[in-house]
Amino acid sequence: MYDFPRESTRITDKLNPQQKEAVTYGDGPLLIFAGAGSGKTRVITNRIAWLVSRGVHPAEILAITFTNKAANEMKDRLETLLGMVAQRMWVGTFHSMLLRILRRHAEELGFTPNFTILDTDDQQTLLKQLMKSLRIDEKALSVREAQSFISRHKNQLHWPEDIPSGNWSKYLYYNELIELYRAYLRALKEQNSMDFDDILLYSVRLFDDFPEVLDIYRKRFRHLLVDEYQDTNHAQYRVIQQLSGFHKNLTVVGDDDQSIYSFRGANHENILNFEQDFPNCHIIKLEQNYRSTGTILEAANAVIANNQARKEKELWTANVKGEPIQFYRANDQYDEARWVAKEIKRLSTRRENPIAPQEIGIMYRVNALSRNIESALREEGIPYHIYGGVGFYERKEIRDILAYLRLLISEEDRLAFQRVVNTPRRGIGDVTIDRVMDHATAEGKSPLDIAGRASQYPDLAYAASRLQAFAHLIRDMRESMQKDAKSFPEFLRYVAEESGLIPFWETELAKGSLEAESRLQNLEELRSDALEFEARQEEDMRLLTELAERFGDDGMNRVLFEDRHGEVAEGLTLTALTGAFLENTSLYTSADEEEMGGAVSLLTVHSAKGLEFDAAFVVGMEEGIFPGFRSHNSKSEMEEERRLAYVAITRARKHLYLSSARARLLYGRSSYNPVSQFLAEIPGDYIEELGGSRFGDGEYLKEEAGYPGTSFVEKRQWDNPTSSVGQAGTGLSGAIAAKENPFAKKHRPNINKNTMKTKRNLQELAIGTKVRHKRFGEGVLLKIEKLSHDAILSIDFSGKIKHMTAGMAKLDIVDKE
DNA sequence: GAGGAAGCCATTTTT
DNA sequence: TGGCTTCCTC
Repeated sequence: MYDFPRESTRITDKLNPQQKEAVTYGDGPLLIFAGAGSGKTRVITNRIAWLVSRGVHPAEILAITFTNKAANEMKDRLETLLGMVAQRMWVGTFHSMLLRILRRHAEELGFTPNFTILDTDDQQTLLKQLMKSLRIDEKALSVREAQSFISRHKNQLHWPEDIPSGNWSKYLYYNELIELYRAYLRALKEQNSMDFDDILLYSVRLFDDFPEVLDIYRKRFRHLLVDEYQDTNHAQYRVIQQLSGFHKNLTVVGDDDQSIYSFRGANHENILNFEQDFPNCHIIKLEQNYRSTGTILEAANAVIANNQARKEKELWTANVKGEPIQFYRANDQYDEARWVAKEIKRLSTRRENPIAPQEIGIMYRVNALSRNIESALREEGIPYHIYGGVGFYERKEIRDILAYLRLLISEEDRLAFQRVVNTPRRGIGDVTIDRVMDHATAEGKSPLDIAGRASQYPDLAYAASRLQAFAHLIRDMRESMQKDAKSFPEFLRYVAEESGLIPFWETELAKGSLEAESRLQNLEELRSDALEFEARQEEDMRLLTELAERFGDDGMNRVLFEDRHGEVAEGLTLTALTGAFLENTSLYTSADEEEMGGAVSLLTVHSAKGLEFDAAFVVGMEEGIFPGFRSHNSKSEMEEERRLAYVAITRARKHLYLSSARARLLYGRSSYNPVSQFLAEIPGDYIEELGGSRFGDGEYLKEEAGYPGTSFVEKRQWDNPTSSVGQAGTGLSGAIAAKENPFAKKHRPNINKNTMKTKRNLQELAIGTKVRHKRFGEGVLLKIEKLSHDAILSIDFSGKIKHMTAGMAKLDIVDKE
C-alpha cells in the first residue's frame, strides 16, 4: 500500500516545500503550475485559509472554479479549515459569480434583474426561428454551425460589429451569419434573456462601460484565485484582468498539459502567456505527484513529452513503481469489452486488496464506445454508472415545468411562453402561436399580454378563449407566488397540477403508458429537490444572520447579506426562491453529478478530468478514435489529443489498462484501425502486451514517421479509417440499457458525500431513531414522509424541529446501543 | 395530431 | 447501427 497523505487541519502542515511556498506566497500575481495529482486543490484551499489567517477578510476573497461541484467541494474544505466564516467568501464558477453581479447591475445593460438564462436547446430553438425569418436555408447553414459561430465570437468578445472580416473563405454565409448574430442578440435582449456566453460577454461590457461598477468589485476583491486556468477562454481572461486590476493579487492554478477544451474556446496560451500578461509574477511548479505509481507516471511523462507547445516540467513521485501497464489488443469491440469486464471482475473479487467498484473507471474518447462495455458489464453482473447523457434537467417534463416558472419570473421570456402555451395540449396551434408572437413583436408587448387580450385581434378569434384562459392561468399562478403562502415544493406541485402537466401524464398513465410513470416520478423528484433547495437556502440565510450577529458590523456584513441573496434582502420569498431555483438548475451540468457509490464509472476522458481511480481503463486506443480522425490535419489538434491521453493515463492510481480492437463496429460500419500512436510512445519497460503488439500487426513502419513516434504503411486506412468492411450483430439498445440498469444515471444536484450512507440506511430509519447532524448535533426522528426516491424527515434537535430530505441531509445514524 | 416512413447524422461539452 | 427529426398521410 502506498502512503497517500491525508488532510491536515493545520494550514501548512505536511506540505512539501513547493506547496508550502504556494500557500504562503504574499501579494502580487502568482502562477502555480500544478501537475496531475500534485495536491492542487489542497494548495488552493490552504492558500485561502492562509490568507484569512493573515488578516484578509473572507469577503475580500473571490475563488473561481470550473464546476459547481468543485466549488462545493472547496467550500466544504474551507469550512473544515476555517469554520463558518468560510460562508462569507465568493466561491463559485465564472458564471455563477458573474451572474450575481449582473443581476445587480442588469439595468445598466438594458436588462431587468429577473432576466432568464437560456440553455443550448433554447438557443437552437431561437436561432431556428430567426433563420426562418431571415430566410436562411437550414440546409445551407446548419443551426449548429450558426450557434458555434456565435458562441465562438462571444467567447472572443466580438460583437457583430467587431467581427474581423477576412474569413470569407471559411464561411460561405459570412454576411448572413453576422446578420443572424445581430438578430440573435436583439432577440435575447427583447425577451430579457441571456445565454451562457452572454454572462461573460455582458460582464466584460459592464466593467468596460461602467468603470464605477468595476471599481466596486475590483476594490472589494483583494484576492482573486482561479483554478483550471489553462481552460479559460478569452472572455474569462478579460474578466480576470479586470477584476484583478486594482489589487493585482491574482493566483492562477493550472496545468497546460491538461488543457483539453480548446473546442469550447479555451485558450491554453493564457497560462503560457501569464508571465507577460501579469508582470512581476511569481511562478511555482508543483511537480511531485501523490496519486500514481511510478510506472504510470513515467508512462504519462513519456507520452506528453512528445508535445512541443508546452511548459517544460517533469512530474516525479515517491510512490512505489507498481504494476506494469496492461495493453490488450482485442480482436473486436466485444472481445475488448469482455476483457474489461473480466478484468474488473477479477480486480473486485480477488482475495488480496480487492478494488471496490467505485474505485474503477472506464474511459473512452467518444460516448458511442460505452455501449459494448455496458453489455459486457451487465453480463458479468458488475454495477456501473454512466456519466454524461441526458441530464435530469434536460428531460422534457422537467423543462416544461421549469418553463412555467420562467414565465412566472419573467413574462418577457418568449421561448418559455412558446414552450408552455400549448403544453399540455390545450388547442392552441402553431399558427395561432406565430400570430401571437408577431403581435407581440409589433407592439413591443409580451406574448402573454397579447394572449390576455386575444379577443381584440381578429386573427386570434378562433383560439381567443383558450389564449385568454392560458393568460389567466399564468396570472393566477403569479398571484399565488407573490402571495407567498405556500412552501416552495407545495408551490411546484401546484404549478404542475394547475398547468395540467400532472393531470396529462396521469391520463397517460391510466392508458398504461410506461413513459408516463417515469415522467411523473421525475416531477416528483423535482419536488423533493425543491424541498431540499428551500431548506438549504433557509440554512444559508440563518447562517448569515448568525454571522452578522456574532461578528457585528465590520463594514462587510450588509454587503455579504446582499451577496448571498441578491436583492432578496427582504427575505426568502417564494418569488426569490423560484428565481434562485431556476438559476441553480440552469447552471447545473452533468459535471456536477455526484459519484455513484458501489458502481464502476463509465465516462469520457473529458469528464474524467479531476477524478482519479485505483484502476483505470482506457478503451478504444485506436487511430481514428483516440486520436480522433479529425485531429490528423493539424499539429495543434494532435497535441490536444495527446493531452487528452495524458489526462486519461494520469487518472490511474495503481492499475492502468489500455486496449484497442483490430476490428471495430462503430456507427454501423466496421473498420480496422491501427493501434493508437500514443501507445507507441510509452516505453516498453512500463507496459505488458496481451493479444498483440502495441505497434499493431505490422502496419507501422517507424522510419516513415509523419507523426511523432509512428506512421502507417497502409495509407488508405489512415485517410479513411472507417472504410466499410463488414457487419456484425448489435448490442442492447441504450433505452433498454437505461431501464434495466439499476445504477442508471440519476441526476441530483449538490448531493453531499454522506448521501449514500444515509440513503443506504433509509430502511433502518424509524421514528425514534437517533441521528447526528453536522451542525445541529443529535436529534430524534419524529416523522418520515416517503417520496418516490427519497423521504422527508422531521427531526427534533433538542426542541428545534427541522425538516430535511433523507437523501440530502448530512445525517449519521447514532447507534442505538 | 397521431403514426409511420424516410432522411440525416454521429468527437469531446467545465457553464 | 440507431436515435432523432421531419415529412407525409389519414
